[in-house]
Amino acid sequence: MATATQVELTEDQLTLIAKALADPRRYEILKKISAQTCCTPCSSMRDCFDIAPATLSHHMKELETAGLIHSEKEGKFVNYKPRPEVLRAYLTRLKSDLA
Amino acid sequence: MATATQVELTEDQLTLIAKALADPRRYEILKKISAQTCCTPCSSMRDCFDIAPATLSHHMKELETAGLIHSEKEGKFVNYKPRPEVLRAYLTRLKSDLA
DNA sequence: TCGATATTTCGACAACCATCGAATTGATGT
DNA sequence: ACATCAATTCGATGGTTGTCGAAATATCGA
Repeated sequence: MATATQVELTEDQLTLIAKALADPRRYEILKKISAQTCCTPCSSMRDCFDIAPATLSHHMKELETAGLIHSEKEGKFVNYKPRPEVLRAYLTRLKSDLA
Repeated sequence: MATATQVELTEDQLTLIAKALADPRRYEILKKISAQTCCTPCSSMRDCFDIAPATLSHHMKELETAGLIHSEKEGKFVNYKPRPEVLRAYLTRLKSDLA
């Protein structure tokens, strides 16, 4: 059975997530990763977003630090997966705090 | 019957809301306003948050510009009300974009 | 009108952040 | 070992933003 793990967010994480979502470019990146059913390679993002490698790397780190995505090295490449539990926890928290 | 008005968010509003939520102090302020069943006077916030008047005024403007609250002058005072439709629209949008 | 109080605006400052070029690290194939 | 390619780190730069003191604006009561 699918374990419906309830993720608990610290105050810091709450802020990190909000900040991660607050940059339009980062939002679009996360949107793309979330739309993918499987992993998203880093290089595929570079084609989409017309962005400098350094900038992309920076944004990916922010998203990962916030806990919104997970990265996995595959040889020379890096693949990204969304972490829906964390987003769900964020939505739940907003609803509970600000409903 | 309660009109379930569906609020549509522009890209700019989306960013404004995310930014508004990304500052911890502002988040706490909004939390307090949302918890209130009725209006929240500006002065009552000053007691709670140990904040300079100028800073508070700045944050309130940000929250209002984002559309998350509504302000009303009452003589010398200002009262604030949450705008749950806007928050709801934001949650809906996040869910639809990033689910 | 005058003084007190509530809130906003202005101006400044420091910290933060998005951006990118250049240099670096790390893996792959030859 | 070497060249190549993917991705990260470093360093710098310009723009944004949270903060607050001081001044301005607005309202009220005396």
